[in-house]
Amino acid sequence: MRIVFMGTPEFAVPSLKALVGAGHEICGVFTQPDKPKNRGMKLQATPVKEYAMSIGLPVFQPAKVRDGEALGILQALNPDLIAVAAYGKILPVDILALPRLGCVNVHSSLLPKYRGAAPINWAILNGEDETGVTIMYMAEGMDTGDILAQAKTPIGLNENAAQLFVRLADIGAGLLVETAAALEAGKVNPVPQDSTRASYAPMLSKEQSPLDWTRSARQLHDQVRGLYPWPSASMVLDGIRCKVLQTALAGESGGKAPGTVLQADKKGLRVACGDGQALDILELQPDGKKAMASPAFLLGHPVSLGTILTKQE
RNA sequence: CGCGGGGUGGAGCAGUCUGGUAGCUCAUCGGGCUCAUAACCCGAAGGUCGUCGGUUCAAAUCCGGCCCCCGCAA
Repeated sequence: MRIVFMGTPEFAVPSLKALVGAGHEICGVFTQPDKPKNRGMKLQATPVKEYAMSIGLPVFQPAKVRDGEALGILQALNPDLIAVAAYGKILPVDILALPRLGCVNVHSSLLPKYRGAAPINWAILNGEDETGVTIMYMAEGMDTGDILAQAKTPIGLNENAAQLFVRLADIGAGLLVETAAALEAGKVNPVPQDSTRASYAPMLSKEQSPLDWTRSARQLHDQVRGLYPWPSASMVLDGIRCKVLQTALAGESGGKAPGTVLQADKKGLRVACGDGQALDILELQPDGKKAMASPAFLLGHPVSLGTILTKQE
């Protein structure tokens, strides 16, 4: 059938690929306008745009979707379905009402939990051991539409947000294709969300980065995993600000004060946390440097045992 | 021209300001100690100091061009 796809970041690409692979006619791809990003402020195309262009799909990048222009384009394209995955814009009602089979969204959480911008990260930050993907009809509210399909997946104890992103993007892509087929066949069973059980996953911020050693080892570990790769957890070692990229739970801390460096040698870097447990810091990245294993960092920046680390900034 | 850090044996760093023998910690290899060891001791190998050019008796170091990596901001 004729589908308009809307999406922006890497997460959305597998969904678009899957729809193409399933033989649907993608009559248009909407994505955010190119924006100046990165060092040098160079204009950068979105991952969805890059993929869409590479296989010759028509790409649209309206700055606004509420001024009628986008509506006009969509009327001309006349899709049966609009499929959205992390597009980054709120669609107005007139667009939602346009396609014959409606507008569906791929959302990377088990709705109604974790509505909003960063559901994958927040699931890890909160120490969840399970999350998933939801395909739902789009409604006016943020991620409030009726649920069409859901798939669960366990979160590994050492899985970070980037790894979970990849898995959920693939799961979401598969589920989207199944749901599209069900819609086409008229075999869907929309279930309203129980809004009383809703929770929100707001955009991440750099302010969440600094590690506070009075928190539990598990909370710190979740912080490191959940904020990876951006904005990343951070700490200051030997006066140098570092991103903390990978950690592991390390058992008892021997009653040392939170933040105490228990080990800092070629075997690793271990720090006492607030709950009597310790955390191993496996990989970090100093400002201006590439990511490195912590023993490598210590060779050039020795840290004495017993040093007390504190929450920085 | 958004702001800034950096490229020195395999790894992480010092040395650059104040040009003049290539340094530290670790890894590697050989030997020793030991019941044994990832521990310890002794020794060795390994670097055209990102690249091109300039200044100089002499450049990792000073000057200029270029390439590459990264942080911030967006």
